[in-house]
Amino acid sequence: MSAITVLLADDHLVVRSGLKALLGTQPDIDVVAEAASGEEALAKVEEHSPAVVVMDLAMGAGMDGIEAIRRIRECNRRQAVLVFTTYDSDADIVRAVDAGAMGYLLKDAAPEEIFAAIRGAVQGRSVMSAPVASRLFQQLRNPGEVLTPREAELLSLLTEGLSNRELGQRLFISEATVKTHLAHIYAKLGVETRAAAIATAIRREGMR
Amino acid sequence: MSAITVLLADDHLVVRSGLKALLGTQPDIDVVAEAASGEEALAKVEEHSPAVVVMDLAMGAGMDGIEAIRRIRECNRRQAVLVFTTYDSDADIVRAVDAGAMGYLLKDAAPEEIFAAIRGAVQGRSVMSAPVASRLFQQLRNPGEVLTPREAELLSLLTEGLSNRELGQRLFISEATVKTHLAHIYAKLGVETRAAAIATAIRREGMR
DNA sequence: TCGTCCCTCAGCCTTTTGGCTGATCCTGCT
DNA sequence: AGCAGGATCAGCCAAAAGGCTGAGGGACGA
Repeated sequence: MSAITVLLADDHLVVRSGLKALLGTQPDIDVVAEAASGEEALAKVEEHSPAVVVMDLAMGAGMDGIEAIRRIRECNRRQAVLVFTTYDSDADIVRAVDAGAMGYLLKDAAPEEIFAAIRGAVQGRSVMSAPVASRLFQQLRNPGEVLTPREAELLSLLTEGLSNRELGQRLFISEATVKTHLAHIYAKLGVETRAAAIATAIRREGMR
Repeated sequence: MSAITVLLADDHLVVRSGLKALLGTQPDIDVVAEAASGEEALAKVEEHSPAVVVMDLAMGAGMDGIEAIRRIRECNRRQAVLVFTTYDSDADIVRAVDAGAMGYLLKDAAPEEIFAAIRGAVQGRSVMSAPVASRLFQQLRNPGEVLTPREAELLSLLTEGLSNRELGQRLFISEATVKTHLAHIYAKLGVETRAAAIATAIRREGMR
């Protein structure tokens, strides 16, 4: 049987180099190309048509990983895309899966986990790191914890550092209403203070 | 002349592996040990006494990179510590330099830059990535608005959503002292509330 | 040695925030 | 029509945060 061809897409040379070294130990896995940006990844996919694309989500300037996944999936269904990134942010996971990612690995994953994910991907199996899987299940179990549009609006302004009074003025509602919304937001985010809510929001939604 | 001995400290196996592969191409640089945590780094420094320690700041659980740098510098002045991390946050830079780091590299640095930093470090020269250097210079131009190391530490924890009490417990200081630091931080950042401080910090520093 | 800066802490007071309960209005769905 | 859920508001209370003043100890350089 022939080796599994792999494209590495990560803007950090060190990470690509490390992955290549790790994957090089496996006779059935072949790194055939590398890319340092989303654009480059698309071009390399065209050129080499690898079986698996291992992709970082955060790729410096230009197209981000999610968009790259979407484009790859759009024009060619043969590639299985594995996300390989540092953070297990809820929003990223959902967006990546939605864009068509076959698996989601964290950068501190064990080598065996990475190998298994690549082999699984070509067979159509979906593999993800334990923390990622648990977050996904948690989201599926609690569909009720989605912010309403108004709450999301509030949260967005909250991340700008506004006080309750300012929030009320900005949204033309009373401070009491602001507090009600905030209480709901805190409950849904699983936090108790506005500081934690801001931290959570910015980190997990990429709000900025 | 004998090769420069290097210890790699990073919680991501992939990154260690990549660095090792890169540094392996240089005959005058020898990776003699690796560590996946701050604690392990300290032990390996004792054991191998490397000339240079290349250290990530974010190391999952346990001791963080800054603390590890401080400990290494405390008990042994022979090691030059190079920070090798993903983000160029002002607070981290200040804290790392304060803790005794010889250089500050970003993970997307070119290989030559990394080699040069390691070679410079053993000669007592300080090397840092261009974005890092520019941030430092900017800070030097505005001396009044630079956070002290302690303030930067507090701000960093603040962005995790901790309360004053939690901040005090985490830093082993009283709540009163926390409030004093916060007041100074607010003044320097030009904000009036902790919410705004968090928002400013995360947006301006790329903290996460 | 003196001044300066950083880190530490205290007390007092006001404002803000958060928890709780309960209520009205509207919209969309059954 | 009835029901659910979202958005709006009030009042009350406790906890947290913020503004202010003052103060001691340690490090470091002039």
